[in-house]
Amino acid sequence: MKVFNNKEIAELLRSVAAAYTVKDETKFKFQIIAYQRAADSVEHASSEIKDLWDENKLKDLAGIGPAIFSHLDELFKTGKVKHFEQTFNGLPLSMFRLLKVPGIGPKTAYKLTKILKINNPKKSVELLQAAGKKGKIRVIEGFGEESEAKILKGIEEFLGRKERILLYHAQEIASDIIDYLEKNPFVVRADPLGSLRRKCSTVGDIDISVATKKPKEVIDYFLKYPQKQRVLESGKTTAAILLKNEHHVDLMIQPPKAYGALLQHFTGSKHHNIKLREVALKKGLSLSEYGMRPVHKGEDPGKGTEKNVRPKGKLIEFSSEKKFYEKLGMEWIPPELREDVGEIEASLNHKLPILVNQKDIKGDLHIHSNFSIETSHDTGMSSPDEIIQKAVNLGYEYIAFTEHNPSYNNHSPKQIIDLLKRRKLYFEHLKYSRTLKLPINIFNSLEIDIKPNGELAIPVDGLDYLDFAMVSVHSSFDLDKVKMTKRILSALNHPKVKIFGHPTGRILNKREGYELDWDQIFDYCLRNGKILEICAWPERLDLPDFLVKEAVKKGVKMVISTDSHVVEQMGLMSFGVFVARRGWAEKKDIINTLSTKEISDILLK
DNA sequence: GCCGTTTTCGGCCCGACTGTTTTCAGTCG
Repeated sequence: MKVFNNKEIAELLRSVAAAYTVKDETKFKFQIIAYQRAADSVEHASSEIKDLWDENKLKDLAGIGPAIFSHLDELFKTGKVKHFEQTFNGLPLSMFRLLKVPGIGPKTAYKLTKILKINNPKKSVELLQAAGKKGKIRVIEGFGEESEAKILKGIEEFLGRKERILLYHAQEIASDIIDYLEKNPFVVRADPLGSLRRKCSTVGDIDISVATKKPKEVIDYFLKYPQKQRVLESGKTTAAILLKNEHHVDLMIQPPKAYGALLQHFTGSKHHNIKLREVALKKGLSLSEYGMRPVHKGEDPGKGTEKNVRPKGKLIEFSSEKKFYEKLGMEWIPPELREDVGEIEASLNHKLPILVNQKDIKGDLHIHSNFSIETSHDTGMSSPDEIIQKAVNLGYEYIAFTEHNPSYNNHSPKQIIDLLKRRKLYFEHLKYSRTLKLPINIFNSLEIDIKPNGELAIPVDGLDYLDFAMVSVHSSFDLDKVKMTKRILSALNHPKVKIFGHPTGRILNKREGYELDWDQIFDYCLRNGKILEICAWPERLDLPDFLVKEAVKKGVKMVISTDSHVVEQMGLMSFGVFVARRGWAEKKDIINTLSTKEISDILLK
């Protein structure tokens, strides 16, 4: 029987919500919201829903109540859900794929598939596109030329589905736009917000906010941005453009005296804002990007007021986010935490973590120099001396050199040992000659491949010529969870092996990464003092934030390192710090915040 | 259909923009 992953289950639940939306909007109003929330919850879950179900923990997941639980139970037992099939009954299956097209929602999808007789679910988007090109959409009642054009644009965007932007790249794009905006005399302040400010590893749209007393002038100016391809929308306080590189930029504007609420609103996340508004409502306050208004429960909203027409008091404005949160009896929450994963409760109870900071970092333990060790994969480009100088400039106390192991297919065990001996002598010499003059300590480490069977890619005796070793996977990524977990644990088993490098093997936008039994890995690391790497390389950012959070919860220690192959890349440490912060890591959770002596006690014992 | 430091019943976030309508529905974040 088919095994459903979280994405597929979320999609199924969203289809049910869409079906309810089409069938009877008022009767199903709250079921729709419940199914959408359940879908969100499933999509954001840190473990596979199927595993939670196996372990009898599915009922604990937020948004899953008795009804949806029993439907999912049926899904896992039989592969289908009777109630869902009844719900879909009478609706064209072709409509559901159309929902992925931006601008098309349930009602539009239903109407279009029905009237245009689109009956092939797998080709529905293409069929709709063909119909639109022949002008068949504009003649449908409720549609016109412009909506037809908008749908065609949406389809183009869907079919050419651009991948999410790496945080590193998104920051560059945003900073160019902010530089441009700040040249306008009416712009008091401009900030990157949204997932960019929350430092998500990848970013969908670029969100920018501006404080100004002249919104119209600023929007006009924004719409003339030289890298603009076309204007997507333009209003009194918001605007959106598409850049020539196909990226989407949203702008939101407020006067300086109300800018705090705007920052808060536009930073999100959506889930954080929803939870925050629920909390606020219980305190009698209604939140928006303009500020807060008192609302009084129990007052008759008057007849004929279906929704959100409760009488509200005078608007309270906030110049800063800090004041905004304080009004709710909360501490200011670092943007990296704003995902509705417990930060609102922690803030209310004044128990927010004191997150690790860039300035806490005292060294980099994953650097590839150009020292030749006849390795099979990418060697560094910078010399050990250049690297040492850069580390001193960064204010580090220590670094570790971690070239890849010598290729094991092209060398005999003895040859590998000889290379390691020679390398040890070289670094011993470097340690004594350089560190006498420079305030820095050097560790002689190595990044060793873990072979598919769990053996190290150097003879075990070779470990004697290292201060400590880090291990990582660079081949056979397709082993199943059980085999891969065994492989890793076997490699970590050597006393000299201290660090597990880029633990999931993911490459953002390119490779998913392999699956591991994280409970086992965490337990093993905790019991044996092994360290998990948070690789700051912008395409890796691995461990991912949600696993960092699990590790923190369990007390497993981590190290943030850059995996640099050129000295410039040593400056990318901040991207690893962002991941650590998103995972709620404090200074105590990250070993390279320790002094040389303290970290030596961990790594050299 | 879910959920509970005001509730096991009675609530459920908030507002922007667009296109098409002539007062609003649909979609988005």
